[in-house]
Amino acid sequence: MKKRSDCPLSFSLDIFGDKWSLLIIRDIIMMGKFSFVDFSKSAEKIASNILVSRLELLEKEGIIYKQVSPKNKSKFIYSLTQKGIDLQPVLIEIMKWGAKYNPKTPDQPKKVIEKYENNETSLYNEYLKRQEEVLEK
Amino acid sequence: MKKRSDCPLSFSLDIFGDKWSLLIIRDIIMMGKFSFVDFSKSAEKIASNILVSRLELLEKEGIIYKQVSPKNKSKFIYSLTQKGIDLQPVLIEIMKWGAKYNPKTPDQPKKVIEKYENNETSLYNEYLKRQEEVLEK
DNA sequence: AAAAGTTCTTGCAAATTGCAAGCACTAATA
DNA sequence: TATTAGTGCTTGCAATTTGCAAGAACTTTT
Repeated sequence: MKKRSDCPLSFSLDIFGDKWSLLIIRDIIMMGKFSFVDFSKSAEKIASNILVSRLELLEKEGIIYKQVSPKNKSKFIYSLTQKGIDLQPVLIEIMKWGAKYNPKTPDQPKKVIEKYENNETSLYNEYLKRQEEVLEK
Repeated sequence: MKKRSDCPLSFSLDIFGDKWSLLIIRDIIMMGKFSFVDFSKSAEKIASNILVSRLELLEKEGIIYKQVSPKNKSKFIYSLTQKGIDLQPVLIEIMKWGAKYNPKTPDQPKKVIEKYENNETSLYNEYLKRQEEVLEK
């Protein structure tokens, strides 16, 4: 991977500075999605080859990791590492900006942001709960 | 511009989800850069045709605007709108993540982040001061 | 045995990026 | 005044990435 500079912004954008990577992180941490097919079904309709390449990159960078599903051996469960979980504040700030400047923002994401701001919800704890369910036998 | 979904994250990434746009915002708000040549000289070495296309996009989206320099009529001064200034928290969160996970992060950006976190500095006020200077006769 | 689900691959066209050179104009300098 | 330097932007072209469609290899379900 070619690094353009030592600036922490540039460093980060070299990894997830594209239109898709953060959507995958969002799917995992806020949408209860854990598998390839789940990601494919998101509203933004990512192509399968691009999804593969992004999952590979995110795994290589230590942001996600995959395990065989205990319930279905032909299925992988993609989870977040600490490095991935630490992207949560990034997601939130980007969403706040988007919600502020897109008049057509639906109510649901607005409420999620609001709850998060008021510490009424821990996205991380809810993510952990869902992940445990998915990884049960 | 094609919008992939109403998700505020997707909305934002449709605009600045690339490797360059946020670097330009950073140059304006944190690096005291205001002109085409300034941006060209940044460490990441953006190509001039890409710089043109990004400046056009950011202007079209109402994130930046340009004015003729009072000191040099062959020069444009690029400034941030409120919409652009509101990207500051996004920049900071991305930089925090990058600084945390890049062991080679220089001390200078670390200190900027730290100061910002402790409310010792207002990037915005300092930006305004620099911009006023640049726009003086 | 057949059908459906899951991850991933392949082929190909379109779009974007990256690089190098140069253009048109203005400002500063000799 | 003539020359040089600075500034924003354009152009041409090769390389890379993206987007779309189809399907392969495998597992699970019916």
